[in-house]
Amino acid sequence: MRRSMQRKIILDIINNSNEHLDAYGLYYAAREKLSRISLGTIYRNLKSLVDTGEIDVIYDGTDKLRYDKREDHQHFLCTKCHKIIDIYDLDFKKPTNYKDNKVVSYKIVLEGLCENCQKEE
Amino acid sequence: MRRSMQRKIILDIINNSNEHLDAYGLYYAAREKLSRISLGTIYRNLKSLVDTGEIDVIYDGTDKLRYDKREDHQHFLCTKCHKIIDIYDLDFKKPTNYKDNKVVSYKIVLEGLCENCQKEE
DNA sequence: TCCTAACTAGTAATGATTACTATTTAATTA
DNA sequence: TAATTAAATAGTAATCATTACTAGTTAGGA
Repeated sequence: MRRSMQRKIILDIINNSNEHLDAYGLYYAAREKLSRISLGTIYRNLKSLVDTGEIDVIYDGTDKLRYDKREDHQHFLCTKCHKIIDIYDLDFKKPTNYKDNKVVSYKIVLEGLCENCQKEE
Repeated sequence: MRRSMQRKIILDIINNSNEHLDAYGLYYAAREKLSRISLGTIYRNLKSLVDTGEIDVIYDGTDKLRYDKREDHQHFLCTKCHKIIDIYDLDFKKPTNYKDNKVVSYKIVLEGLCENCQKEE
């Protein structure tokens, strides 16, 4: 895999943001730095970055996937507005395996209503 | 919400299976019981069943969503073949809230290589 | 039995993602 | 530093999971 300017830009945006952007959000952010970047390039790089484990994907209950830096943290997902909040202080010990299946990583998502959506209820 | 034959069939298939089927899998399974059921009906009911919390959705890393009975359990996901295995003996205590966000439920996915995929490595 | 809002079948449309191809470029080698 | 080339990109077309639409059907109450 070669280090293209485009991949570096995409990875930098993800690593320096905590907005959990989707592909389009990344596309617009990337265009600020490289106006001719194409959407296909965004998707192609996101896929390979996920495959190599350099970034994470989050499913937020809509039809779009969202992307996140690879860092030891978990998420709170608001089931109403789909806001995602980072959680760094959750206590869970990763098992090394489950039965004969090897556990490499894990994801925990707490779901519920965020502060704002509770007020609106 | 009215109890249509179609919704009952879909819910029964999900509750009596541990295959974590996707929409098409459910469509084919449902057609065995009601040959004229339409794919749109499958999707419409899946959406409302998820909204009311009668079933769960799982994102397995492909572009299809998979559906699961609502039951207190977690999942192991093989990142290579996308097999999903149910886990009933994981120890995690749901917090009632995270900061000012109300936690209603949670999902834990252990990711790694299943028994078969380890052999093929 | 009648009524009607909710639901369905069948099909068309949407839109996120992937594929394709001519061109460009990162990185290696002379 | 220039030549080489496989990998990556831009731009566009295609795919396909999901959603929307509409005329007809039906669950459930009066």
